[in-house]
Amino acid sequence: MFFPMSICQLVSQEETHKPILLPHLESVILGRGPQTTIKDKKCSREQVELKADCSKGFVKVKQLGANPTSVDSVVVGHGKEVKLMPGQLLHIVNDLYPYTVQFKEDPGSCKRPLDVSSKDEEGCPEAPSLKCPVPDVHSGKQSVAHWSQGLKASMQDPNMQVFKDDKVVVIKDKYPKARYHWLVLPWISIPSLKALRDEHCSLLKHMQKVADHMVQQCPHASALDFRSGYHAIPSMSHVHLHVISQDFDSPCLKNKKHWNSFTTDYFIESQDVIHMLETDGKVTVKEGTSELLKLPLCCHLCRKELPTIPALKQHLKSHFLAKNRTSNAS
DNA sequence: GTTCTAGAAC
DNA sequence: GTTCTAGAAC
Repeated sequence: MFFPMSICQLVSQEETHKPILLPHLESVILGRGPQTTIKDKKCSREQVELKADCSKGFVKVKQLGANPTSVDSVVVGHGKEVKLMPGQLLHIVNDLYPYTVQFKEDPGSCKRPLDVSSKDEEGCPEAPSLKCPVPDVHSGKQSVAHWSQGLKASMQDPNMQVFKDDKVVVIKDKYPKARYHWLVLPWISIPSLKALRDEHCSLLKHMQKVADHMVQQCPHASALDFRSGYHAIPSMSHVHLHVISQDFDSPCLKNKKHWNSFTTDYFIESQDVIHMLETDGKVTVKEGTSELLKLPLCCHLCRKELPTIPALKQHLKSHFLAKNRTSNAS
């Protein structure tokens, strides 16, 4: 194909101006100026460099200015570059001037590309409402969210919800890594652990209470061990508390990354996150945490090292049998 | 996050 | 030859 399948736009969440077209693989430099309507002196005239990749569905964001540009509350850093996915929030500078990116099917029927400098208010007649960062399942192909934003849609789906109150919702993990595996998500959007502040403490404590409640209502709770905690570096956006039974008996547990993400310090206990927040006012992930995923497979119960995933699964069966013997004997 | 599959490991 | 892992995905 000669043309990318979709076009990419940068959308002001404050609707201070019309969306800015980000042509496929072309660098667009933005900052203080008429295009963004930003007049803030803290914002460089060349604050960010954006390069959309329409085939891969993300935008590379490079912070050119000295003051912080952030994606989902995480600072990019001067001269550094991060990926911006649909559904994530870009702040041009100092947590101000929020933007999202949108990939849409190339309208084709439009004779000319969307030209934001054009005075013609009619523009493309198809110009959709661009406020919602999560695509509406009913509107189909207007925009395509990146897979990492999938939890935002799942938590809103009544068919996925197994518990909800005014603060949180619980869904079953779509690919459970054990016999019981739930996710507790707050209704408010907290993109990642890095965005947590001490004001979130009570919410996290509530999430823990709901996690405990899920375990209590589980018919096999007394026969199983459970842990609740967060992945240090999750793949999916939107803070989520894993509540998972410690049998790890599931066909969806397939590789070393799966195993180590729940059985090494990559898995941070809910209490530890709350404690960190209370003492430091933020959550810090130790350097080298991502390397924990590459550690050899090691049984979480007896520390025996196993060479492969099938060998590990076979080994886990011996612990089930031992546990059944003790529970039958008592 | 998953799926797919080339090629490493056995 | 088969099993299994690990990296790309347009």
